[in-house]
Amino acid sequence: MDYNFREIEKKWREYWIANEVYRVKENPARPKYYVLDMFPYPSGAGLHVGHPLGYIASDIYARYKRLRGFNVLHPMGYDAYGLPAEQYAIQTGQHPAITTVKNINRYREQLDKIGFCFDWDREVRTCDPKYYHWTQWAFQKMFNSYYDNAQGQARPVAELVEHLQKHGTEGLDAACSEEMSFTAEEWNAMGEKQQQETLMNYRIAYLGETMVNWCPQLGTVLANDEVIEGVSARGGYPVVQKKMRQWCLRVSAYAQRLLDGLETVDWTDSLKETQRNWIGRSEGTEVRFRVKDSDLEFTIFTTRADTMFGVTFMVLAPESELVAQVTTEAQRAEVEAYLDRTKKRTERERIADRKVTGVFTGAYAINPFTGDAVPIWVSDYVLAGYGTGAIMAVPAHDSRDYAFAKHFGLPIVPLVEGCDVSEESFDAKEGIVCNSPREGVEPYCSLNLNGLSIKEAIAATKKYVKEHNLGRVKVNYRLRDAIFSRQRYWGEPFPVYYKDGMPYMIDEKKLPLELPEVAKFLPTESGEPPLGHATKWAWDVAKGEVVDNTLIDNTTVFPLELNTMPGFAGSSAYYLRYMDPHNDEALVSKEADAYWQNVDLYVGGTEHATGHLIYSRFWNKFLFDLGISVKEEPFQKLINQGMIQGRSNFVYRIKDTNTFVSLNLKEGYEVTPLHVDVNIVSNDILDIEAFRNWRPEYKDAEFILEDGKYVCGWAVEKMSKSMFNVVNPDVIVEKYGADTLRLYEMFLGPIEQSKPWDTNGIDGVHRFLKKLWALFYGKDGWQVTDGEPTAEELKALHKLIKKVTQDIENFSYNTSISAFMICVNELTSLKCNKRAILEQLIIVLAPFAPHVAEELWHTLGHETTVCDAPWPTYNEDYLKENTAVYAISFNGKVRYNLELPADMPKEEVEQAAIIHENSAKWMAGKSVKKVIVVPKKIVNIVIG
RNA sequence: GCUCGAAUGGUGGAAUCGGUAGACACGAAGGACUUAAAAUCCUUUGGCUAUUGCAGCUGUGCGGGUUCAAGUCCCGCUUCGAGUACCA
Repeated sequence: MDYNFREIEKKWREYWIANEVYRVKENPARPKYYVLDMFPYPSGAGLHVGHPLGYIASDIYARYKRLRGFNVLHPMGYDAYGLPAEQYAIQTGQHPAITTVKNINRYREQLDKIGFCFDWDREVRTCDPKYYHWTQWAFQKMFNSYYDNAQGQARPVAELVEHLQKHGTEGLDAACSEEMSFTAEEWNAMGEKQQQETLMNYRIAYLGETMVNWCPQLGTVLANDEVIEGVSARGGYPVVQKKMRQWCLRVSAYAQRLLDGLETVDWTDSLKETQRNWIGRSEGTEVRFRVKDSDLEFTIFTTRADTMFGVTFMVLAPESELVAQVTTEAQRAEVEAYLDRTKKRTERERIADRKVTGVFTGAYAINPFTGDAVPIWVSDYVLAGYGTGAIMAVPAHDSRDYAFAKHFGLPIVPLVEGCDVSEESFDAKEGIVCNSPREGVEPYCSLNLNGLSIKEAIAATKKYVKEHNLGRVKVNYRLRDAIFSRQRYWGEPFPVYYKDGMPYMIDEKKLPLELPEVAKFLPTESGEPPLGHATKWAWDVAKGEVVDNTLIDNTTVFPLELNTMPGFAGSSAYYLRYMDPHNDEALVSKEADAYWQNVDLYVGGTEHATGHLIYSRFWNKFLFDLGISVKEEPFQKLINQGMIQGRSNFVYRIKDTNTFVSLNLKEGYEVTPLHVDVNIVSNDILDIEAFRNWRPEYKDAEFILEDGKYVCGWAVEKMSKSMFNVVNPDVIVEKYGADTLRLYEMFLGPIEQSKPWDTNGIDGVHRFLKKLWALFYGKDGWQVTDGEPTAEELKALHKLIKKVTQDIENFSYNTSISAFMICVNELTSLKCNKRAILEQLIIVLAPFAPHVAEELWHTLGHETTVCDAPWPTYNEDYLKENTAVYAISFNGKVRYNLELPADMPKEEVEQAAIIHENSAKWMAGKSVKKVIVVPKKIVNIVIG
């Protein structure tokens, strides 16, 4: 009987469904384990072989954990809101909901063929009202919360209001958009609208007038992580800066906790580093500078407090309000011309063209450490959005200041002993400080940094600044608040209505607020978002329901918000929803959350490092503050699977002919390389017949062959339709089966590494499954016997169990598949067909190739699924049957391995250790004092 | 520019702590079975020299270093990839 994977795989897929093998319930008697994949956006193109890579990896781990006795939660769902469905709707008029459902069904069909152990009963879709109910709910909670810095957590806005009523801003330490200062009397005297506007300064979800990334082509704003090098991540359209009133999330309030949390999670260092860079903590000092001949003062931020004595000019950002205040009459025209010019330049132009530009304001600032009056300039190399929008320039020790000083002929004062600043600045934070203060100059202040290291000088200056009230020690973050509005249709509607220009939340009990129907998916004529087309999009407060726009009276019926939420809204807390997906009372019940806690293993791509993985952590921390989530970090361990690139094939057409020349014969011809569909190429050999049938224009193609074959060229490129290098998993499953696909994807290399998909080589793992099958079925059919296993057979098996157990724990699946191949080859040559061996082999294979394992498991006479078999433990004794590996150490330190027969007497082992080739030379001139063979077979040689 | 990571045969990739580099697989070459093909099995396969005998030299991007011993550790480069970009 041959290995008939088609029949086997179909049979067990149906069995798993019929018997609900992958349904999982909370069970306090068993330890939990939560394995999660980043849920996919169901695109119209369907899955290619790259997509399941991570799913297979996590599936293997989930199955392994289950075999080890864990109650494993392994769900799957869809990130169903998004731009492509909407763009498609604009082009075709097809409602995004219809496209989305169609795509989801296609995805599901493809996923089902690969044999995943997902509990589909827990599926979530972000566009389902039952799901986005809780996205809207969380948003309302954020609106009704502020961040208390003193307590280090989110608190209800009601507490803030109470504080303001009693004390005003006195004693308030809250995250805010701008520092405010007013008394309780002033607060109480404010009208409703003014109070609401004031509270906006503190809410975690707030409406803010901020500079946003506006993408005209997409007609929407984008978050920072959705913009890459000045163009939109989706579509690659230009993005410009624009001031707009938008919903924002006060992610910045959580910057320090997001940073600290990284210490507690088990992620790769590179991913943690990426997040640290994105959060961009920088510890520095704020120092006040007085403007000469004026009452004005302004504050700068610096991380190099040690360079106070080298300040030779000041620079303001063009957007800074100070520019207008300090500019002298004489310079006003010139400054305004400069501001005009910079305003016109987009960010992209500023990045592309890094010419040094700037203008003198005519004003001078007094350096509080030297008393020097230094000129104040304006330049676009200083950013308004970071720090205070003003800097002190130390050209000797900052390359940007240096370029500026050189360009405008400003003085450069070096402050580090022995540094050379004639060609470039000395930016390194090392060396001994000098010129602080300068020799021969009457000291202006009592601070003297000369002779200190830079580190000491920074500390000394900070201390001085604090003691003399010149400023304060300050921590800045690069992380900005997340812009949360999108001018789009296909997203979660905000549960918000407007009264007197201020937003109000609709009653929590009336959620979800469902997405309305619209006639068109484009912005309205007046430039409002697509929801502006909805005719039934007003909120009746009295009735608590959506009513026709015509009923708006602004007393009981109000207009609803026209923006929708961004993509990351729905994906920020989905892992919590999987714990309790059918709950209509809460995002997740206390019981379910207490049991499942958080995700133990999260598998997905690095592309979400600064988007989803930041937002999700923020969102979860917020829910943690509210007592909804029991764990502060949502994803304990994170594995980033690499991207699968395409491997394109080329044919070479001789110019102006319909003749194609094989790869190694193309020298001497003028050829055009053309992409050819990889599905009609095998091991880089072109299927000529298939090629002729591929395109009508190739029907009469001629070929110049080498050795009777047409050899194609190849290159690694992105997997895409236009390169004809897309490989569909369905095709692989049809030809080789799901188990082969699973094994092959893992065999390609380490999970975390990006690599091109190359179907060459898949025969190797398919052959392995056939060999495995042949252990059970010989020419005469089923051949498993009940004999006692031999030592050699046990050794082969236990070597495998040991290796696979260790490899799975390390996510080193490619090497465990090698181990399987070795084991099966050994058992084949031993002609082993003993149940005791084969049964255990199947169990360890089950996570990798579940279908064939299930088939053989049942044929061995088991009634229940292999998924619940006990994972075998390995016995070291079997492994030491014939040879023993002696670890040899010298003086208890250095070691190497020596393989010797296990029954070799102790004295001979000692002798062998001494005469081992590598060490013999070295020991020739030394006397060996003592050789000790210890029980664990470590030989220690002590040298005199 | 900065940060992080990588570089091993024709190819994908192995190699716990520094201890016989190239496991496993693909591809290739030769052979067995077969009318033939497919499938299956066997042998060889880093390079160079030798080969009806054994073996020898060389070899993990480049140049140094530490060590009895380096793919692995240290210093300096080169190339590639990822992230980030006037963040003071």
